[in-house]
Amino acid sequence: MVNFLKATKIDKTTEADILAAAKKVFIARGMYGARMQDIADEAGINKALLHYYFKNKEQLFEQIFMDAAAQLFPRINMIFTSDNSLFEKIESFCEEYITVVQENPYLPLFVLNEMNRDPVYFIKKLWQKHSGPDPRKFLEQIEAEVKKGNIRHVSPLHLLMNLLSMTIFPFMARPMFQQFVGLDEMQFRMAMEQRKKEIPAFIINAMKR
Amino acid sequence: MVNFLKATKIDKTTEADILAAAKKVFIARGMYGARMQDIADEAGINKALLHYYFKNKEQLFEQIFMDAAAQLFPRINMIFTSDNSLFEKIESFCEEYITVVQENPYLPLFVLNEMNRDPVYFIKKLWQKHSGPDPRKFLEQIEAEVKKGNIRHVSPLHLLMNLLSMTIFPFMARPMFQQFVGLDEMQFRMAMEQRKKEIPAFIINAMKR
DNA sequence: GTCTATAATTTGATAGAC
DNA sequence: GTCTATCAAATTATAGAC
Repeated sequence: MVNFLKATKIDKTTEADILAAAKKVFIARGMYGARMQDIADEAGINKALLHYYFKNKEQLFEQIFMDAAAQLFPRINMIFTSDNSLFEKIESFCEEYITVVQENPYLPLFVLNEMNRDPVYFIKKLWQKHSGPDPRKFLEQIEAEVKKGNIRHVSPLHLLMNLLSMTIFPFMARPMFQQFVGLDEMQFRMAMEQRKKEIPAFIINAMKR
Repeated sequence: MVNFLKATKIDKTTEADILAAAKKVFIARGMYGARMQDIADEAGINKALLHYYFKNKEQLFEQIFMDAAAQLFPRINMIFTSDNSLFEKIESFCEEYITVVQENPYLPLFVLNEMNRDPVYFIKKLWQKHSGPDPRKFLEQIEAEVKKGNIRHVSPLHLLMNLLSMTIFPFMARPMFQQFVGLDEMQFRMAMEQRKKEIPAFIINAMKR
């Protein structure tokens, strides 16, 4: 019987609380730095109940990591699969990606960090969940533009690296950039907002012939 | 009396062994993930002796972190302080930085990761050791080039971010890029080698008017 | 489902012999 | 300076009552 009169929270709500708490703690401190006690505290429950919902730390972590990765990778895949023109892809990617990461600024560092810990394992897990991105279309598209004479010769691989680097890296290196140039939180946020237009403009200029 | 006949290694050698082992383990697993036992094993000694040389884990870590940071930050500062032309700076920075990171590919992720754990603490420690980089000269130099009409208008901050991003990020995201495009270790290494020229060319094209 | 209490394990650190 | 043995604290995980 469903206990709809119960005062305390029930399963799905508690589970959601735990996942939200775990996300916060894992992303802030990583797999090793995170403490089950901290996650329980953050979720407003105790450790025993935490283990009731998730058998062990590793299992909980994997779910958080996969969710985090799922917020980042499909948007990269978008570059590869969409039917837009090259310039449109670059523009919409910067716009969308920076918007997402502004709201989750620690996601990229978290994901890349854990990926590097055990690349083989995580990539296997990731690619079996979301079908692996296939960059062939994107690479061919660049070659075609070069052939048509619309852009100067650029290496597709390096263009891809440049695009992703300029979009993602500043969030991972925020403390460094803030210190270098003396930006407060608000100024940094504004700079990232500018980059939605700045990066595409930069790339387009670099590709002009 | 110096025991130069002793078969076993003596102090300075052991200390060096420990530091090398600690560097390896800390960079691979971070402050929290690293185990003193692993460091001892890697150095070929036991935990007790490890604590004889370094009072505690934190002190050992700090030394490793500072050494790692010292390999990366002064080379960035080079951009700011040198008297070369803007183009020369960009070219020599890419050349030198990629060379260093090719030999220590996990350093950037390690340093940025630990920096994000406690930005205030680490930045204070860092800046009191090596005098803080001062980007004013570099920023002014860009403004001057714009004014002289040598390059199109570019935001100095964004140019700096673009340069550092394109140079450093691919090493941090190596598993991702390798998977995306299907590169083995050797092919990735070659791609990074190409970037020594590719990045400056890309930037210079983007700045042409 | 949720709690208290506690077991089991890991791990940083120390004591003391050689 | 290096080791064996051990402690003390932290942390994951479980037992069992409600």
